[in-house]
Amino acid sequence: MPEIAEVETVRKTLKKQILHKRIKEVQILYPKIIESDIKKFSKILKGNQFIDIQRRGKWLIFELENHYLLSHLRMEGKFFLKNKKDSIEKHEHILFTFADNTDLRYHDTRKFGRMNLIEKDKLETTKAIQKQGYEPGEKELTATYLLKKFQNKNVAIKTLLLDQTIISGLGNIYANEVLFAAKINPFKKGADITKKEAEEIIKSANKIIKRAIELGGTTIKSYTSSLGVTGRFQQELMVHKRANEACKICHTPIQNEKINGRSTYFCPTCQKVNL
DNA sequence: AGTGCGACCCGAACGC
DNA sequence: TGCGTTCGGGTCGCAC
Repeated sequence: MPEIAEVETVRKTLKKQILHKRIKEVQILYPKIIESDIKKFSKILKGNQFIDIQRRGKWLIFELENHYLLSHLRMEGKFFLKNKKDSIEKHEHILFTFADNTDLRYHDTRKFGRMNLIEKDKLETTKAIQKQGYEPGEKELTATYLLKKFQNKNVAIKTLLLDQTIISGLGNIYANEVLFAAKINPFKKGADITKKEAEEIIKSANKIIKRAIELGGTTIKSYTSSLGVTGRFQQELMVHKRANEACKICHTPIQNEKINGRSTYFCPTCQKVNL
């Protein structure tokens, strides 16, 4: 399940391997992945080359000569480097073949990921990119900024952390972990978050994302064959997927409840409701 | 406008 | 054992 840390690792890894190689062939095996004009997709990519790879939130931004290829991995999307002659596996949906007969293959078990090819000058006006909030680690992500976004919000803070227009890059796992680290009850309404709590959220998010990126960097060894993106960060999870297990701090059983349809894990003792 | 929820997918985990 | 059912994950778009 690639979250921002995994996306960043993919960006760095691919950047070392695919830049400036001429694309000679594009195969689209599952067209629904592509949101932009399907006919233009192959046409524009053929003969083109990737000249840089950037990232905004969980979006990968592949820079081409006159276009950007936006790619969102959602839950299960992965990129693999293979040889053109390797047989096509079950969940490989989009294949880019380079002039040297290597392939960049997009693999997605759940078929949830999306790609979007846009003209270069459209990047800033593309909704998905434009609406991203500040990321953990960016200096613009301040308590004042958060408080303003949380103002008058009668919604659980857990839900607000998942809102990419406020903080860009937190998924369900990290939202659970951030709230545990900040000792805030996930049901607490946005409007009731104090400045001190907002500061804790930022501090925790920065720390957790930084750590996850570090671990992501060391676990994804090979992008050529291995599917093993297990991520060592899993071992550091304090609450996520730990329902009924003892809290690592106070030994209270971790609770699992749904907030806005999303599985939410928290320690009822460490994250007491205090309004 | 703000909010909630179903749809999109399918492998894994669960229930019988 | 084998079947059917439920769940989860991020985002969009629709309904209220």
